[in-house]
Amino acid sequence: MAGVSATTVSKLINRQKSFSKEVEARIRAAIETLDYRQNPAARSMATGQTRVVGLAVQDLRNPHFTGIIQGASQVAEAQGFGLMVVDFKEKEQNAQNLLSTLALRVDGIIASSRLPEAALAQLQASRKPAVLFGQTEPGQLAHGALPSVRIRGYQAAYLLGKHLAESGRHQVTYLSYPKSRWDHERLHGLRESMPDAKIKVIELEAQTMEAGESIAASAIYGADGCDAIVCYNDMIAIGLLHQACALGVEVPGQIAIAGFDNVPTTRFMTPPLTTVDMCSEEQGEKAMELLLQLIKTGEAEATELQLEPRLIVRASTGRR
Amino acid sequence: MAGVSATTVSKLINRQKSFSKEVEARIRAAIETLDYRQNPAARSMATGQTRVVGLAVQDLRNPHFTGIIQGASQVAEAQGFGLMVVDFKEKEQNAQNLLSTLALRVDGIIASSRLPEAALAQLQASRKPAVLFGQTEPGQLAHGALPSVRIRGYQAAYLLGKHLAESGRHQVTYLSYPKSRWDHERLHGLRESMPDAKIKVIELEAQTMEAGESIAASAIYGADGCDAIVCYNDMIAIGLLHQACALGVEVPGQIAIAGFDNVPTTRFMTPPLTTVDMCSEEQGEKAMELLLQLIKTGEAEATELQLEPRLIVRASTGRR
DNA sequence: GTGAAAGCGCTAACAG
DNA sequence: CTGTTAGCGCTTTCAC
Repeated sequence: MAGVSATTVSKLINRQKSFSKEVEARIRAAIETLDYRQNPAARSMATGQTRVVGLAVQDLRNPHFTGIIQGASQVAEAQGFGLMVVDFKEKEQNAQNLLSTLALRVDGIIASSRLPEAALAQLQASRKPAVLFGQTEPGQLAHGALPSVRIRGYQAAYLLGKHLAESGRHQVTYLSYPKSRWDHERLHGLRESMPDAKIKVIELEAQTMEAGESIAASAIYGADGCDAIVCYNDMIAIGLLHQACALGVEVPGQIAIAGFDNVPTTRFMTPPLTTVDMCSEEQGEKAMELLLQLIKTGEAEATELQLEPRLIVRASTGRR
Repeated sequence: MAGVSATTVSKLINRQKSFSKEVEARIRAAIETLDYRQNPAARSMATGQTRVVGLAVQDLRNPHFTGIIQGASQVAEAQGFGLMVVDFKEKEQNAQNLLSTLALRVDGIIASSRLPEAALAQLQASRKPAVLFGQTEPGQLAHGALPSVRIRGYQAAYLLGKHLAESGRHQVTYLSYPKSRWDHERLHGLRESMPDAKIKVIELEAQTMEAGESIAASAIYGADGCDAIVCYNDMIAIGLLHQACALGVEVPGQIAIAGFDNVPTTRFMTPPLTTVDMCSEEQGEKAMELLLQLIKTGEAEATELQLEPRLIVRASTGRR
C-alpha cells in the first residue's frame, strides 16, 4: 500500500468525496503500479449491487432477438454494466428456474413480454428492477405494472395489411404462431386493415424457417385463389419464400409474401422480402436505458416507451 | 432459522457431508418455507468462484457466432453456470478492456482465437482458465499454450476448392477479409486444392452481407471469364449472391458462389448456397465442456480438440 | 480530508 | 455428524 487507508481508496474510486491533490496522486500511482482492480464479488456483497444485468430471450437463433441483445449490450457496456444472457427456448419450466437463478446474480432484468405468464408473475413478485420488451397493446398485459418498451403489433400488421390491400390482394393466408402472445394482435391488425379480404389462418407449431418451408405447399395450394401469405415472423417467411420458389410459384406474381421483424437477411432474399421493422436493436437499447435508470435512481421518467413499427416494402409484395 | 447452524446448512447445500435424516429434513423444510437462496456474491467472496463464465465473440450479428453462443449457453446452463456475453466488435481497444473487466467477474473465459494478439496475450497472462475457439492450424497460434477447440480452415477450404475444381471451375475469385487471422488459411487451402485454377484475390474491409453486395459487380466483371467466387464467410456470400441475381448473372450457370460457416439461412437462398459447415454450435459446446472441466478440476484430459469441417454442396455451385 | 471499526452472507478449518 | 471461529475484500457509518 502507498500511504492511505482502504477507506480512502474506496472513496476515491467511487468518486464520493474530494481529496487533496497530493493524496489523490499517490493513490492513483499505487493503483497503476499494483494494477489494482476492485473485486466485484466483494463490492457486491458490501453494496448489494452487482453491476450486471440479465437479459432473457426466447430464441437466440432468431436475428430479431440477436438484434435486441446487440442493442442492450451496447448500452450496458457504455455504462459499465455486464450482461448475462439467457435463452429460455420457449420452455415454461426453464423460464422460471433460469429467471430466478438469474435474478440473484443481477441488479435488474430485461425480459421478453412473451415469457410464460407464471414467469412474468414471478419476475414482478421478485421486486427486482425489470423491464419487458416486445409487442403488447397498452394495458393488455396482465402484469402491466412492469415497465416496458413496447411496439404495437396491431399497428405493424395494420400497415402491412393496408399495403397488401392496396396492391390488390384479397385472399390472404396468415401463418399463425399461436404459442406466442404476440400472435393475436398481428392477426387482428391484418383483419382490420383488410376488411374486404378473405383471411385464412393456418396455425404453426414452430417459428422457424423449417416450419415455413414445410407448410409452404399446403399454404399455397390449400386455399383457392390465395394471393398473399403473411407470416408471423421473418423466419417463417424466409422458409416459405424459399419453398415457394422451389415449387415454381411466382412471387409476387402469383402470391405475395411478407413477414415481421425486418431481420437483416430478408433484404437479400430473391425476391427481397417485404416486412415490418420491429426496431430490434432500438428495443434493446431503450429497454436497457430504462432499466439502468431504474436501477440507478429507483425511479424512471417514463415507465412505458412505445416504438413505431415501420413498413418495409420490398419486391415480394410488388404488384402482379 | 430452524434448529441448526449456518455451517451445517452450507454443508448440506454444497453436498459436502452426510447428515442425519432428521436434520436434513428440518433444514430442507426451513429452506422451503423461507424460500432461501444462497447469495451468490457472498458465496463468491468466500470461495473465490463465481459460477459464471464469459464468452467473447467478434460479432453478435453473425449467426455463426450466435450458434457458438447457443452451444456454449446450453452446456453452461446444464451445469449450473451463468454466461456473460461480450461482443468486441473487431475493435482492438475494446477487446482488452472488456476482457479484463470480464475476467474479474467470471471463473473462466471462452474467446475467439481471432481476438487481437494483445488481448490474447493478456488473457493468457491473466491465468484465468480460458479456452479459445475458432480456426487455427496446430501450432500456428502464437499463444498456443491456451487450450482450444479448433477447426481447420485449411481443410475446409481444401474441400471446397476440390469440389469447385471437379465441377470444372478454373477462374476463381476469393473475397478475402484480411483483418481476420482465419482468412489466410482459407485462401491457402483453396490454392492447394485448385492447382490448375487461376485465383484472384479481392480484399474486403468488412465481413457483412452489405460488403458482399457492394463488391459484387467488380468481383463478377472484374476478371475475365471468372467462373467461381469463394467468400471469406457466408455473410459475404449472401450479399454477393443476392446482388449477382440482381445483376442478372446466372448462378451457378455463369458463376459459382460459395462461403464458409453454414449459417442457417444459406440453405434458403435462391439458389441455396454451397458452404462449409464449421460446426458453430459444436464449437461452443466443446469449448464450454473443456472450460468447465478446466475450472472444476484444474486440469483437462485433452487441451486441444479438433473438429472436422463438412462440405455442404448446394445448388449455387452446381455444374453449369 | 482521512481513518478505525463493523459488517455484508457465505465457507473453511478445526474442534468436539 | 454438528457447531465455533475466522476471515474473503469491500463499503459504510462515525469519529477525528
